[in-house]
Amino acid sequence: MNDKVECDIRESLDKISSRMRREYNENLRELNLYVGQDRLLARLWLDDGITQMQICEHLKCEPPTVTNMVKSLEQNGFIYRKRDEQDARVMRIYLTDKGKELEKPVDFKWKQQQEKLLGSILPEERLILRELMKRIERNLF
Amino acid sequence: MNDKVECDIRESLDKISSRMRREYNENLRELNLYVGQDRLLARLWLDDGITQMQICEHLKCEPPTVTNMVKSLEQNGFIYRKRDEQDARVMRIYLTDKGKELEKPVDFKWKQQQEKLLGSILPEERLILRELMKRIERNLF
DNA sequence: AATATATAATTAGTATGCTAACTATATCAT
DNA sequence: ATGATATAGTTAGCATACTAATTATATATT
Repeated sequence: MNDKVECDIRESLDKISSRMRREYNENLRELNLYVGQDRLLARLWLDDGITQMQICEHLKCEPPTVTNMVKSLEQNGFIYRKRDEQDARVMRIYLTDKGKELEKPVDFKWKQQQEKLLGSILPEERLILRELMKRIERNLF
Repeated sequence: MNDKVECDIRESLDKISSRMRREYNENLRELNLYVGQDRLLARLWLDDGITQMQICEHLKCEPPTVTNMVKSLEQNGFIYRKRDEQDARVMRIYLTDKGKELEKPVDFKWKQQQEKLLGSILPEERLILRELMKRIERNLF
């Protein structure tokens, strides 16, 4: 595998993922959600009342990031925070009714986005992606 | 495909790509390069003297991002800027000797990183990745 | 029981990359 | 030729997510 092809693959993946991210983020803004907050909510729709540390693990991000996201979501009325009764260090995060109502529209936007993404990858990008997938399959499975 | 699995795939890809990115970025810092600057240099190693707009296109980023990267790389002595003689709006970016010397070590770090990445993807992540790849193949090829 | 260590969350400061608005130069239309 | 439009790049300010240091609480060690 020469450097030129490695470089193309890397750039092409960046291009695909940044386009995907940008379009979806625009959809989120229409719902008054910022980037990353949808994933926090998605986790709460599965496990309401989890702690901030658990959110860190699920979202693969650091504690300050969760602190900030939670602060913003609380100010917008999507969630509320409550200190754990057994362990006073722990904050538990719960959905408000407003937060619960977002589940359906966000889910809809995500599905819409996936469809757009599949349509928007160019033929030459598909070839590069297929080549990359072959390499990963060969090395990992 | 239910929501749970979609969510897992998305999170897993984020996890894999963020781990990959983090390790490689640490390698770059050892060479006094910041994130993104390696890709700008990689493009110059192919096409020395390209314009900032061309860099935007190759890197899929916006003009202000290039302005800032170029400013930083220039201050660190890896590149220099020269106004185009035909079109005075255009800035052309050239590698200094110091910039040219970085090609080999950066290339080496990248290959090292790729090897680490292949070893670091967990078995359950591989299954999720394989499932995702199947879905993409089914829809795109 | 007192001290040391570990954990959950926060605060402050920083890196990266974005959009909007601007400057300077070039090109097009009349 | 001149006024309108387009293009290259910069500046200012913002969004996201990071690291390091701090606070508060819990647990382990002696």
